[in-house]
Order: sequence, then structure tokens, then C-alpha cells
Amino acid sequence: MPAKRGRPPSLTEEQIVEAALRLARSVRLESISMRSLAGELGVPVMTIYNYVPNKEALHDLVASAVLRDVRVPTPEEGTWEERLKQLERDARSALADFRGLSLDRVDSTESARLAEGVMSILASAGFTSTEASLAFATMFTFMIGQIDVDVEIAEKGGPAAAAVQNVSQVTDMTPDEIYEFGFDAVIEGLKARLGPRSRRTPTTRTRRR
Amino acid sequence: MPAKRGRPPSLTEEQIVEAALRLARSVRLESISMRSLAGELGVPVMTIYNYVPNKEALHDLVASAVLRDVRVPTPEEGTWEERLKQLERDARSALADFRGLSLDRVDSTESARLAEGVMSILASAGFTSTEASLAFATMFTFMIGQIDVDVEIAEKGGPAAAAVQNVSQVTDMTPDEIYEFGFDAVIEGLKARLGPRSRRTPTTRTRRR
DNA sequence: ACCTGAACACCGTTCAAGT
DNA sequence: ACCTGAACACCGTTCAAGT
Repeated sequence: MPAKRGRPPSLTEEQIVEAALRLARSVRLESISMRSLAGELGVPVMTIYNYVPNKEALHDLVASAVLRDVRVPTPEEGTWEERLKQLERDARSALADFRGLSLDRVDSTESARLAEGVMSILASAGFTSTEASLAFATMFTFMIGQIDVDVEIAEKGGPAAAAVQNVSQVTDMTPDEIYEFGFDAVIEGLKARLGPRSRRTPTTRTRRR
Repeated sequence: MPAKRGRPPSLTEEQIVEAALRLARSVRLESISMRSLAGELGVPVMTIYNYVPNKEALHDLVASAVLRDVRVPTPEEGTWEERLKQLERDARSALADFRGLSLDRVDSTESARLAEGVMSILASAGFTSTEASLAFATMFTFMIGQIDVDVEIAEKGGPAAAAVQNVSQVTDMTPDEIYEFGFDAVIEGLKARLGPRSRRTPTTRTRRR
């Protein structure tokens, strides 16, 4: 066993990500500077660069850490629609605690894992792989929009925030319920246009037991 | 009529917005600096501040200029679905030429005009104002997501771009067609859950007490 | 191997002096 | 009324010298 050479690390990647997440609770991720992050950690700015090559890599690290907690529901956890909704709810609530975190532009194994999860749920629902891709693109687009709107609402500006607030007042629905409604509508639309139901013939029906 | 005092303006607001749009064809709006904009205009940086109070106001000005060209279709131009789709197509193509331009956070009479336009189309479709608000929030969320995804695709990164590219390969659909499909699905879902149709056939409704 | 001060090439914006 | 250089308070990141 060789003796360790040089200085031991004074930080861990984990500590850095935690500090960034701490700051991202009150401030948009984008507006966290390397300098303020160093301040939060109590180290000089340049020390961070021993662990993270640049700010973009830091963003990816932070986003991955958050997405890591999002589970892909197993087939036992309900119908495919319930599982999709569960995953969607889980992802949104994971991201909601931190501002400006997006699924967008996150290039990581985590986003790939979740994408695959959604695709497999769609496959188990009887969608062909082409249909599943189309459905995935549509749902993903909606979710990206939701996250954006969440940020807007948190910062109390913009037309989407106004729309949601308007609905809240008129219908007594919470923003969460409004989102659920929207996601349901998207799934409903996808079912109407794609999937086994629209092709259903008695012989191709899969049956249980 | 009093004689004009002081220096005459060397620029107009319009020139500034045009220069910004010129730059935004190749670079994200967010990454246009006041200094690079001044360079494009051939004036010192501080000259711009005689016309625009700050960078945020510039963004609003640019976004408004782009949205100004988006028309709200009149009732003569088709069914309410056709008109919604037309407006959506129009808005997206207007924004698509310029990167990083979003409906988000644009606080202007232009976004209000378009929001009202959508609401009036929904009203003419027979939605109550509550239903119209809900439908609007859902569609708007989807459109925000679409614009985000457009940016992703333009910059060739991110999971949404990957999904769309995947669908393109498998189905021979263009990105535009994929979007149209998604928007159709959203409208379909909204129709299924809201609006006059779902109330017109009370026999399917089982009331329990 | 890891640390870090100094420096570089940028930002948006304020201010004050100019015409 | 409009113009604009200088300055201020920031950025992310490179580099080289330190242990």
C-alpha cells in the first residue's frame, strides 16, 4: 500500500454540491457565482476548481444529485398512467425546492435513466416504440414547460404565473392541482391519438391471468 | 412651437431593437451584452442607456417587437381549434428565428394581447371562463416547453433534443410535425376533460348520492 | 496532489463632466 | 437633452508559484 502523496483533499464533491443546493433554495441556480459558492464553503474561489472543471459541470452535478432521488415506479405500483403521474409528481417536487433547476440541458446518466423509465412505462402500456417516442416527446415538452412556469411563479412574474393565479382564484384549485389537471389532459390526448386503445381489436387484447 | 433644445438623438429605440434582433439570430438573447450591442450599433456603450433604462427593459422591448407580429386569428378564419393552432404556429415561428426569446417573463401589452386572444377563442368554443382559464394555463405551459425545446434543438444538446431527434429518425416526422402532434394531443385532452362536449351528453354521467 | 493569490478578459451600471 | 469616458462592483477562468 503506497503512502499517500501530496495534500489530502480539503473538500469533497459532495460538500460542494450540498453547498450549491443550499444556496439554490433561495436563489436561482444560474445566479450562484463561483465566488458566492466559495463563500458558502469558506474556501478561496480557486479551491473549487480542484474538484469541478467549470461552472457548467457544477450545474450538471447539482442537477444529477437532485434527479438521483427521483424513482421510476415499478409495474407493481399501479397502472401505467398512475406510474407516469407518480414519476412526474416526483420529478417536479424534487426540482421545485431548488430554483432554476431544469431537466433541460442536463446531460447525465440521471436524465437518461428517467427517460428510459418513462419509455418502459409507455412500452408496458402497449405503445409501439415509435408511439412511445412521440408520447415521450410530448410529455417531456409539457414537463419542461411546467418547470419553467414553477420558476415564474416562485418569482411572481410573467404571464404563466398570471394565468395560474387566475385559475386559482376562480376555481379554488391549488397550483399543484392545476398541473395535475394539465398532465392528465396531456395523457388523455395521447391516449386518444396513440396506443393500443385506438387500435383495439378483441383478439389483440392482452388479458390478465 | 419652442425651438428644440439640446442634442438631437443619434439613435432610435427601433434601431436598438433591430440591432439586438440581428445579434439574436446567431446568439442567445441572454448572452448579448450591452457592450456587444453597442459594437453592433457603432456607438459607445453608455449611449444605449439614453434610450433604455437597463438590460431587462431591452429584453422586454425585443420580445414585444417579435410578438407584435403574431396575429390573433379572427372567427372567420376557421374553427376554434384551427385558430388556436394557427396562433400557436405563428407564435412559435416568430420566436424561432431568435434564440433564447421566451414568452416567459415578458411583461408587456403584447403578451397580454395574445393571452386575451387565446381566451376569446376558447370562449367562442363554448368553454366557461373557468374552463378557459384552465385550458389556457395548460396550453401555455406546453408552449413554454416547446420554445425551450426549440432552443435545445438549436444548440444540439439536452434530453428533449434527443427525444425529438429519436422520433424524427423513427417516424420520418419533421420536428415541426412532432410539435403539431403534441399540440393536437393537448387540445384533444382538453376537449375530453372540459368544454361543451363533455357536458352535452348527461347520460354518460353517473350521478350518485 | 492539492492549494491559492494574482491577473486577465469580461460583465451591467453609476456618475459626473461634456455639448 | 443627449452624449460618453472613467470608474465601480462584479463575473468565470488561467496561470504559476506554493505545500
